[in-house]
Amino acid sequence: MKIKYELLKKEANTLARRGKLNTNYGVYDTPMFMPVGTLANVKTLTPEELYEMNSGIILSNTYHLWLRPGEDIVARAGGLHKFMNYNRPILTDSGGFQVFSLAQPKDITEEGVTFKSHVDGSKLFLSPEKSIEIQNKLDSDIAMSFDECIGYPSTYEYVKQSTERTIRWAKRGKAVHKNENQSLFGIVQGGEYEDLRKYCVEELVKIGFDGYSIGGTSVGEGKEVMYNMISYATKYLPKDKVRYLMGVGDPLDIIEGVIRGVDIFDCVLPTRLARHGNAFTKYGKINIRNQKYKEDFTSIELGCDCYTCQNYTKAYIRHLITSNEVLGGRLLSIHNIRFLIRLTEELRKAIENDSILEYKEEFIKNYLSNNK
RNA sequence: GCGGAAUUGGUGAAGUGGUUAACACGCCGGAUUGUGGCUCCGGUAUGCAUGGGUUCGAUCCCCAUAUUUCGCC
Repeated sequence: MKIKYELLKKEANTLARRGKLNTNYGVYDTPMFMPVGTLANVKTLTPEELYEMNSGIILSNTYHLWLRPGEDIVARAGGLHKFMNYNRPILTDSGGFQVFSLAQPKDITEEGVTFKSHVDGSKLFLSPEKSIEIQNKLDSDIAMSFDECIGYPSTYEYVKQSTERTIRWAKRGKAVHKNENQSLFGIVQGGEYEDLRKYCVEELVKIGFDGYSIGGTSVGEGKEVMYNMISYATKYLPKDKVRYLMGVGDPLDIIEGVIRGVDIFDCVLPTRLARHGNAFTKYGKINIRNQKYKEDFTSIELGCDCYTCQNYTKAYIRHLITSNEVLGGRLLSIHNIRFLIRLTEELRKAIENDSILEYKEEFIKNYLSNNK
């Protein structure tokens, strides 16, 4: 089935919305945070561990699975869910972000994008059609349109041309997308320019997608510019479709996104930070390698309900991280993902109580207080 | 006992008679937002075994002492 968004409630004082997503694998509440599992795994974690954190949709990546192990292998395994044993919804990114992170500007043409493989350096070519074809074979629940994630800063003229091309690519992708069991999302580009964001939304809506995402944020633009980019998109997006802010996962940014009407988020931050020894806490981000935790036999975050905080101390996790033991990154990943999922749970409650601005104020007061 | 060699930060080590004593690891911090990368970026020896001497100037030359090490008896 196609994904179906149901709007349950609008918050009284902001654009925040409380909703439900009907998917092939059950019904999930929004706002929601989606952990990232680029290579058909959320780094270091098993599906069961993710379920325990109350994880819903997770992300995987077209470009990476295309290179390894190859979409045909995944298809022969019975699709991505069977291949990786994840029995909840999976969204696949189109490879559009890799246009940003791996390709050179000159590699982008109307037809598609030439990549230099990060695995062996060989020349690769990805197009909207190819991306959709791969995602079809992967059999994810949600496929993303192939876009160009535009860097910042970019000139108005470049953003305009690129955004128009992204719209044409979205149309081409939609034309070859036949999988009735897979939803297809459009991606709003347009950089920092309201007229281009608006134009992009309108054109994508004309084509018609099962959901809409906001792309091209957190590419170095600064908080205020990013928040404007979000507003410029949600302002014009249809109310009856889910809105997905791509790649955003800083706790403060999630709150700001929700307040601007975003429903779902994904981000590598919780798992990457974890592997690098950082943990989110109510009182700000901490670096577990800091000397002050050497003999700190308390949990990462007092009152946290995650497996890590129930069972391990900062001193122990610090020891694991400084010794390069993989368990350290695992334990911190569990905590960080649970932290963001719990944040969305609390935001849902705040929307129901029409108290999201109060929630935000209280959260910021603690998060920026920086006393552990 | 005799002879040779060595002695530089927490560690392994480069190096020079004259501005700031390489580099690596460790340690101490920081970064990280649709994940190529257990990655990246900073900081970290006011001193070159100790005591004398030569010199305008010594970590670098000379002497002594200590320690380590290798030969030989």
